[in-house]
Amino acid sequence: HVKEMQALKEHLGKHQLKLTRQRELILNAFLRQEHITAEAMYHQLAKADPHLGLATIYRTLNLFCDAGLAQARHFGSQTKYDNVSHKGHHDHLICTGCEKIVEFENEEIERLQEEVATRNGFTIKTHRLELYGLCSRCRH
Amino acid sequence: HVKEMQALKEHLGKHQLKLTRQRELILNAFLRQEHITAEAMYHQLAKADPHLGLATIYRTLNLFCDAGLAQARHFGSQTKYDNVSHKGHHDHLICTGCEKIVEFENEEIERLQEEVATRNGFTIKTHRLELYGLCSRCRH
DNA sequence: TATTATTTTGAGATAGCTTATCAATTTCAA
DNA sequence: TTGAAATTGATAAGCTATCTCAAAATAATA
Repeated sequence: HVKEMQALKEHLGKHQLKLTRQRELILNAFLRQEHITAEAMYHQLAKADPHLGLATIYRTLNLFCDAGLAQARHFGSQTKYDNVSHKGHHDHLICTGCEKIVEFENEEIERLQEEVATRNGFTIKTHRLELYGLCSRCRH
Repeated sequence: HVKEMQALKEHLGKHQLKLTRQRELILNAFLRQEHITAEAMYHQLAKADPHLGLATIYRTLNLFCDAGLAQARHFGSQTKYDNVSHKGHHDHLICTGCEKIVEFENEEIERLQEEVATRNGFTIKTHRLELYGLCSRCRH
């Protein structure tokens, strides 16, 4: 997690922001997850620091997004923050039965997306691809 | 819009629901749009019927989703209802500069999605693919 | 057409998630 | 060490969407 801390410090430095105890704590917890909601992290960190506020969690996770360490995804009414620091971009297979989320990447799809964008005069910055369905267990 | 009204009536009949003045009004307005939020439709219809309630708009748009005439998409914190009655499934190119939305479809991408799902034991029901970037005008 | 059971509506209350406010605290450069 | 600037925590506020329920509308039946 040294690399991510470096990346965070670099972002903080560039924007006149400060490194706080809370930001360190939240970063360490965040890097142990694949996806997490602010609310879930709030409960998870309540043991480590009972006074840590929910607003701080939200602020910090949004900060991580700005710093390129996290990416926010809206699933229904909830926002999940994905850890994208240690791996490349990926998309999601989501089971509507048990809510399981499987990550995948497919270069061919990415390439075709670029093609579509170019054809329409767009320059893609990001994208989201989510496939909803039933996993093998929930189908039965 | 006769076909869509037929489809709606069929759905209503199957579920012991009733055809109301409001449902007709909202359907006609909806079919004139590509994408719209409940809030936007609320304001748009305020002239035609100042007493039409926001809750009714939401209820009716969700009804259209059940009937297969509409599809809800979450863009950030907002939900947009797409008119999918007269055309097949489509995905979106979204300009983060001017908020313009371009629809597209690409069978090759759809096919690759199926392939990914099968490989992971999933059966896809729906999906969403959104490409975010800048359109040609906003890039300058 | 009149009756009546059932569904729908409108208005506001409520719920769930996220951001804004602001005094007190913490950080960090000088 | 000092002090300007940023951050925090607690809670209020905002926003979108749904729920509640009495009154109204619909549609099946007589």
